[in-house]
Amino acid sequence: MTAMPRYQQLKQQIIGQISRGELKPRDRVPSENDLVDSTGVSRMTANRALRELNDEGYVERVAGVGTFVADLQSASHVLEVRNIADEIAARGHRHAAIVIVQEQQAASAEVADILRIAQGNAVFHLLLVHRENDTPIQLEERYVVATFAPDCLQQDFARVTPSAWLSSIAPLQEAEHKVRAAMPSPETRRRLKMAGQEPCLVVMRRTWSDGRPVSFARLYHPGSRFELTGNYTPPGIRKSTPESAP
Amino acid sequence: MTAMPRYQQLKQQIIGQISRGELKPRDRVPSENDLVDSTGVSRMTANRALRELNDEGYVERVAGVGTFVADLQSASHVLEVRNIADEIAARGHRHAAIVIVQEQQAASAEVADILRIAQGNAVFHLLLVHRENDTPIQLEERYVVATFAPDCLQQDFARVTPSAWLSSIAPLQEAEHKVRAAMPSPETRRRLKMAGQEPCLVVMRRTWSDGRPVSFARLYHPGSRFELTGNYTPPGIRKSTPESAP
DNA sequence: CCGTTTAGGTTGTATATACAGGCTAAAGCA
DNA sequence: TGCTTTAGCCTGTATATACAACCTAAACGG
Repeated sequence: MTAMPRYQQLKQQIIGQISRGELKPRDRVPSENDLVDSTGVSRMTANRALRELNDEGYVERVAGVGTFVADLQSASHVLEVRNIADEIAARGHRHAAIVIVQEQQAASAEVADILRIAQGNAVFHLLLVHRENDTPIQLEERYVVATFAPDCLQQDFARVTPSAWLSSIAPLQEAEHKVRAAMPSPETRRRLKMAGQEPCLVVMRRTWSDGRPVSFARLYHPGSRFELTGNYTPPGIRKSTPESAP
Repeated sequence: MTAMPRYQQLKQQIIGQISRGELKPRDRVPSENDLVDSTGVSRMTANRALRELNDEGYVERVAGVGTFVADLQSASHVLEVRNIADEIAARGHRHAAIVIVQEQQAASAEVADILRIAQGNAVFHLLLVHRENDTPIQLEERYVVATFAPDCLQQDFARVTPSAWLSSIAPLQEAEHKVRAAMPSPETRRRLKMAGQEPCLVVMRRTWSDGRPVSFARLYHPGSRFELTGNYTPPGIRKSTPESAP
């Protein structure tokens, strides 16, 4: 633990204060010289910590003024992390989830690599189908680091989606996505009631908390029934109002 | 011009060498001490340049060994509006575009609706194939509002991509995206040299300037050769170290 | 000949120092 | 009072120096 370099320790300390709410958006963060005095590091070390936190979007720095906790980030990305239940509800439709698998496993080599844990460590494996008005719309295959969420097997994921449950446990700090098109396996095709040659849109999502991966999911969507949508607005511009797209 | 700090100049210099192919993936990048000798900066300044290039994924550094041009860069942020040529160049690969169609048309009902103009109004229709090291990677079908960019037919889109050209005309203010999986038409399949049952990842993008749609594009990618990736970070927090995902 | 040690290059971190430039608020002045 | 100046804090950059850790290849010894 002491192996972590000091600028990293500083970053973690400040991130922790933000995560725990001790520092709120727009709050002033200790200045470089404050950190020099309070922690004994040199100013260059404090500078690196704050500069990286700025690059990573945690704080905003203004020359001559100070460093402040960042607030409201704009960028609505296409791949915004959204709860499918909320999304369906927003369309005024009815959401239902059917749990197919909910069990503990030893992590396979692939899953261990993705979640950055040792092979064989305990993970929870979930498989569920989400329906929108009784039509299958998403097959969710998910792995959760067991130590992060020990009571996973007690949850009723037909009521609360894994995504919503995870964010209730700890603040979601990061999500990586990959999106690709692929032909589904016969089993996936069957579970999603897909037609013959229909392709799948596969979203792979890895979520992080406190700098460590906590969960990995593959989300399969029928190509004919699903679209990802999103808007992008460059920094410094207020959106005018894009509405319906093709 | 001299306003750019020296570590930035160093970064630009190295990025330029990568883009122009003078430095190829896995090539050795001048070490910190090399840069000290050749440019006269201090080692800490060289260190900052190389360290940031590493953070940004341009190079990989191995302690005790050296710094090398990164290969296999995972295609970055889907949704950030990026020029595919830059993205390919950033991977150290060679980009080429082949223009198939470049003509003026009367807007069809569908295109007129998307671009919010009257049916029959003039639009430019573009069709081109982008290649990464001679492998087709994207089929771009684009419609541009004629009044927005009257000299579209005079452009050489084999040299400057439509995306880059459009942003040079007026600042891009907004972009909407939709992503879906679909089976390509036989013609698209042929143009992208795709195998039998391979699906397509289709990105649809509508860009706005001054509150009006100016261009609409459908971007077809071979499912087996392309992945969209991106990171999402909730307000106030950002990436600590995501790397490779499945 | 082969295994071990060593020397040298490379990155990673940390510190002390210095100066430039931006911003704010207090001090000074009319 | 109201404007200007100034002092002081803050970030941004740049340099010189130092030590640790890592890796490779050459030198060495059996």
